[in-house]
Amino acid sequence: MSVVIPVQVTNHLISCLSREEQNRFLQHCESVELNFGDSLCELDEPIQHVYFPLDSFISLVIAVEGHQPLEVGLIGNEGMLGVTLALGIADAPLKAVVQGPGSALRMKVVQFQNELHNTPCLLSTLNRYLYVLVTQLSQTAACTHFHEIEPRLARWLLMTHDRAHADHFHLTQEYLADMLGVRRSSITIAAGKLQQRKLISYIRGEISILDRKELEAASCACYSILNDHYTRLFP
Amino acid sequence: MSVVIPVQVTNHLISCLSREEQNRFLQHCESVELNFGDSLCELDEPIQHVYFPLDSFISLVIAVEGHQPLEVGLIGNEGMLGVTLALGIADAPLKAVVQGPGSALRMKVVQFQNELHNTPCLLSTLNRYLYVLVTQLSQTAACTHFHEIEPRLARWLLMTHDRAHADHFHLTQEYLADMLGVRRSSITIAAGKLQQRKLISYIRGEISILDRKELEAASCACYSILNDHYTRLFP
DNA sequence: TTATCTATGTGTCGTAGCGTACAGACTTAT
DNA sequence: ATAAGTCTGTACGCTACGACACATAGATAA
Repeated sequence: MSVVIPVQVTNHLISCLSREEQNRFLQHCESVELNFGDSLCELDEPIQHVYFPLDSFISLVIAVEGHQPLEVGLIGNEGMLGVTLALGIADAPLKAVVQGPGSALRMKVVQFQNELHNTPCLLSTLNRYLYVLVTQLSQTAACTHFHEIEPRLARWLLMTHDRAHADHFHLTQEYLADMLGVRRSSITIAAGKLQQRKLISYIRGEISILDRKELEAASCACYSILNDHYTRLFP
Repeated sequence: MSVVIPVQVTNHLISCLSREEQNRFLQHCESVELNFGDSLCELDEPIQHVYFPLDSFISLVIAVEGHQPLEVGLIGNEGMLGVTLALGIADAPLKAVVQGPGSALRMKVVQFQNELHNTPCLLSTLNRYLYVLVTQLSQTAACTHFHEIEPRLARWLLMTHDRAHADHFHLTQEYLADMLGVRRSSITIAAGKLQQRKLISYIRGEISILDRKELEAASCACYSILNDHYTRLFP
């Protein structure tokens, strides 16, 4: 069913480095395929690898006793997993789970720590990304609290769309419910409305974005706010 | 009514520096009194000063169109305002408002940027604090979403208690409602219950903590989770 | 004193979203 | 083909919390 179009996707953070730095940096990366649901790091446990998604993407998830998990951040080829190593701290601040399967570059932590010293431009890039992370977390907190499920779902689909580099991806309602921290049947309703309005199609977890423009209109302003924050720091 | 006990409070981040570094650093600080409601920086606007609260404390606040402000972080003498300068970015990621009046040390941004280069230990301290900020924002996001008003209020009072260095402080219900992102009359109800249980007393904005231990029991686990994160990085 | 303002208590009503439960549709394994 | 598992649609009652409204009690000022 799903047609895989081989896209040449690059990671934006790595693209911020100079040609030479990129070449040296990439030599120490290995290319990996990430599978849906893979856990890449656990809260408060040492990070093993840093990941630079290409067409894959990763959820930052927080667990609260007695509740479903809740997504607080999303990492695609605009970012990386493990940026907190730039702060000199080895433990992961959040659990990270692969949400969109695909390819990524990864590097061992020790190697990455070396590169931090050897690649002048790297630290400033990571610092900017850390700043983006802070704004992302804050905005997500507010959005999760104030906004209703339907606009939040729309925003979430848009963010996924951007990072999947495809109009079509697989996500069950159960999974979406966890990401938004809501009940599964609330997703049925919200997704049903978006489908009625022909913004998406949704068949047993196979989601297609049909009308991106209208989906943006249906989403809360947080989508563009988050994007603006990013593009301001990574023009 | 309120008895001011002059406490010798120090700022923990500054205490992390060596004796010599502290002395040099403090020379470039000025002591200021912060007044309730003062806005110390605005979203996306250049930071003018960094602040190290002593017995004052500062709210990090996010504004969402069509809603009240929402507090996503709290800064007392365990932290500082303006730590994102350590990332090399001059603009504030969030609005900051004085929530507890009192004294603080502050430093001009240019001076602070100098100190970042001249004080080896400073950067690593700030990096750890940045890490704490990330965990704090994540946890707050989840707490705000999942937990009910009463435990959230209890948590919030505890955090304020810690930073106020006094059993008594002034906060109106209107203000509390903004911080928790709820309606004012919900605060009336939640605070009323805490008062019935003799955990606090609450008279026209004059709040006293009566039974701290029970208040901790009434609060959600987020309080101790946040504290644990901090003490792990700042033992 | 009287008036005004600020802060709090309360009450009513509407609704979004929760917990739960169950049935139907489709997929995969045996 | 049958069974078991997965994913989705739907429905019911319940609760927390929203919006709004109003009364009262202290505080402050004229």
